[in-house]
Amino acid sequence: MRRGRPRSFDRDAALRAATMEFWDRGFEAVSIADLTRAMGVKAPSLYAAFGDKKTLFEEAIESYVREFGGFIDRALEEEPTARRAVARMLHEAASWQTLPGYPRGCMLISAATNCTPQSNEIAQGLVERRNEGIAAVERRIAADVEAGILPSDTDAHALAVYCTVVLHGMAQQARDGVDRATLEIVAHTAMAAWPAETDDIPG
Amino acid sequence: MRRGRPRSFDRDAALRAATMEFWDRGFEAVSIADLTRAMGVKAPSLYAAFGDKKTLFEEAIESYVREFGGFIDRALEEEPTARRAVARMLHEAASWQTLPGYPRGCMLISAATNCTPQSNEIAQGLVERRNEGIAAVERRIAADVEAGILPSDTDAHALAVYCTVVLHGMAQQARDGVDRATLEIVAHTAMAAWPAETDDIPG
DNA sequence: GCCATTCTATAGCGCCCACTAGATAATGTG
DNA sequence: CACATTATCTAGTGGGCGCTATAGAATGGC
Repeated sequence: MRRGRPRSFDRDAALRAATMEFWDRGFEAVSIADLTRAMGVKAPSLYAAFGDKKTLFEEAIESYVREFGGFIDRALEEEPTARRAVARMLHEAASWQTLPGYPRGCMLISAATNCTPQSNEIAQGLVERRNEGIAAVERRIAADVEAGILPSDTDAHALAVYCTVVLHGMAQQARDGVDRATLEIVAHTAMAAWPAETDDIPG
Repeated sequence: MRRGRPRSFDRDAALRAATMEFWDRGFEAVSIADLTRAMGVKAPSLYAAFGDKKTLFEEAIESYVREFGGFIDRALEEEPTARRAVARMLHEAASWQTLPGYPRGCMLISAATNCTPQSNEIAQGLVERRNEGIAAVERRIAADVEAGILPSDTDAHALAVYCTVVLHGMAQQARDGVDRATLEIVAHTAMAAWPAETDDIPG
């Protein structure tokens, strides 16, 4: 058995509380005092359990991605075509970005936007995660082009960037107060820009 | 003539320098020390000329909107239809958001994202400016619906939000490093989602 | 020349930040 | 029981923040 005095708080619950704070206001705007209050844990216990503020934030990001960000990968994996995957992704984003009782928008986008030099690596990490998201969509699109489902002259990169633009723009609008129903219409509207699939062309 | 010792720096140039700082990193992440360095002005002169940090930021926003944000209103005023206005707006955004030698993206979107309570009013002011942008696009769309240029079942609000989603998403992608050419394609792609204009329907 | 006025420079204010030293409490092990 | 180990608490640390008191420098008015 583990020796010494046992931890008196639920580490997972505390991490979830920290994630909500960071999601809501971002890395720099949330102070250690805010975190100890929200997590119900005094500073020394926080540092003992999670390291420093950056490490805690990174763990919060992991937790966020597991719980709220998995829908993108699931859509890309489970749907039969890139088009259906993106359509599902955008519609599910409308829900996730306006969940009642949770912060609006996407933590990967808004949690490290205004950065002092000391948190540049945090911001850089999120940029890489976002760009990896684009790359995943781009690979899915390229696969459909290869398979003849999408026209051979499709610009996979630009189309993937377009999808990401809509996704990130929706997150911004969710933060600004747009409701879920409107975002659903936006998601539907956005799909009208998707190129005609080869099967759609008669003859 | 104005009495007393004359100011030894160019107030407009100093304001432009401050605007660049705020545009690049946002309200909270730019310290007074950063500003005095960038503006070439010591703190007491800065406070004498611009009031406090919030007031300076607000003036920087005004300056930014005058110099870099006017293209939206111009497009909405000068183009004959909402469609052409939005198309022009998105294409010009691709340029403005990737200007060489200037920060990427849009200051109105990214300059007050991560906020401590003391800058909530700053963030709220930007939210209102952004929502006013949506409203302006929506009015232009509604006018075209009224005029029979757009289908009568057009959801003017949702379409305006879609346009804003694309605009803001482009700004985010510009910050993440997407180049102007790709954003131009994105802008063009996005317009494919625009509803068919009534004139386009034969018969 | 001399004063009132206005700007500039040095130096530092109080406050909050992320973080921690040191004492104490609660456990497993013998 | 005593002891090693680990967590917790109080009470800070040094440092950067926005901002400013005070003294000195540069102007116009007389």
